Amino acid sequence: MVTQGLISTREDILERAIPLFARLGFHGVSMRDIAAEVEMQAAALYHHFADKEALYLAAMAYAFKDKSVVLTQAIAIPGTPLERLNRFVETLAEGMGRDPDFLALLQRERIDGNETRLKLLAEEVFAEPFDALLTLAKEIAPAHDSHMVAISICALVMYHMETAPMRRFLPGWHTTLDQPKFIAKHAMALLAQLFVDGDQK
Amino acid sequence: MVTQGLISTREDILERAIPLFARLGFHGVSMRDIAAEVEMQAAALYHHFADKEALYLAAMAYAFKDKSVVLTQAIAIPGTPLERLNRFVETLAEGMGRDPDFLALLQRERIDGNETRLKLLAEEVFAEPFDALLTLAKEIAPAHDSHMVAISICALVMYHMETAPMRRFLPGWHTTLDQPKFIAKHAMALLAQLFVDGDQK
DNA sequence: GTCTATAGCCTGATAGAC
DNA sequence: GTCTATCAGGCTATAGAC
Repeated sequence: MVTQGLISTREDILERAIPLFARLGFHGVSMRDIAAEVEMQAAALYHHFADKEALYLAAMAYAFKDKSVVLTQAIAIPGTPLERLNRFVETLAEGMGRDPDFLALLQRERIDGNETRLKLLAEEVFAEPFDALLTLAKEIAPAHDSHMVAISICALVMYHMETAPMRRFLPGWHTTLDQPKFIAKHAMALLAQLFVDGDQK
Repeated sequence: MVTQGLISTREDILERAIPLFARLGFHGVSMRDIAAEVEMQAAALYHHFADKEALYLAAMAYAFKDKSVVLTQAIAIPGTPLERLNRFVETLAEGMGRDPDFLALLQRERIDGNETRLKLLAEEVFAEPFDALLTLAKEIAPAHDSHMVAISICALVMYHMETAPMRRFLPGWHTTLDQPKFIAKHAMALLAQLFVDGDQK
C-alpha cells in the first residue's frame, strides 16, 4: 500500500472487518464486533454500508482486489515453460503464506458463496491468471485436459496450505513442511518430473 | 446402513442436523432449525444433548465415524503399488462424490475447528488410512518426502472436488470434469507418469 | 459523521406440566 | 421424552440529537 495511511473511514472499516470475517465467518461476526474493532458505535457503520451483507460483500471485494495481478505477472515474465511455471508456483505459495486471511476467506467463499458470488470471484479475480496458466498447461502437458492440469498445479500448492492446521497432527509432519518455499519446491519437483519426463519423451 | 430404520431419536437428530451444519455451518443453524427438521420442539433437543455445542460435536463424530475404513481397505488389497494407489484414489473420489455433506463438513472443520478438534479428526479419522498411504508413498516415490507426497496424492483428488462450485466459472471447464471417475482418472494419469517415469528410470 | 436510545426479532437455554 | 411457556440476552437495523 502506498496510500501513506490516508485511508477513508470506509476503508478502515473494511480492513478491520476482513480479519474478523476470515477467522469467524459471516455469521460468527456481529456488527458490534466490527464496530468495536474500528472503535465506533455499531450504528455508525450503517452510515457507510446499507446493511451487514453489503459490508461483507464490500469487504470481500476489498480483500480480493488486485490479488491476481502478481500471479498474472509471474507467469507472463519470459522464460522456458518450466521457469514460468516455477515463478507461478512460488508466487502462489509465497502470496498465500503471507496472507492467511485471504486463504481463509477464499475457502469460506467456496463453501458459503452463492452462484452469483462464486461467478464474480472466478471471473473478476481468477480468470486472468487462470487463463495464462491454461495456456502454459497446454504447452507443458498437451496430452492432458488443460483445465484439469491447471487446477492440479494449484492443488499441489493450495491443498498443502489449506490443510496445514490439520496436517500438523498427521504422521510424518514436521515444521519445515509448512513453509511456502518448501511447498513450492515440492510442487515443482513433482511437476517438473511429470512434464519433462512424461510428455517430452 | 443396515440398521433397518430402527434408529434412536438421538441418531435421528444427528442425521438430520448434519446436512444443516454442512450447508450453513455452526452459527448458521439454530436449535429451532434442527428441531423443525426432526419435527419436534427445540426444548426436547436438550433432553438428548447438553447444549448446542455438544449436539454439534456429536454430529461431527457421527458424520466422520467409520469414514476412513473404506480408504484403509482400498489401499490394503494386495497388488502392485500403482494398483493400490489407483484403488485409493478411486475410492477417495467416489466417496467424496457420494457424500457432499462430508466434503463440506471437512472443509468447515479445517477452518473453524480448534486445535483439540483438529487433532481428534486427524488422529481418529485420518491417521489410519494416511499411515497406509505414507507407506505406499515411500515405496512409490522414495526420493521425495513421504508426508508431502501423501498429501499431494490427496490434493490431486480433493482440490478438484472442493473447488468444483467455483471451477464451473473458470475457462476450459465442462461437466465431465466434475465426475469423480474422471477426477480419479486424471489424478492417476499424472501420478502414474510421475512415479513410473520419474523414480524408476 | 458519530452518538445514544431503542424497536423488534431471534437466539440458547430452563422450568415445569403431562 | 416431549410439550408449552418463558427468560435473559444478543442480534440487525432505525430514529433522532448533536
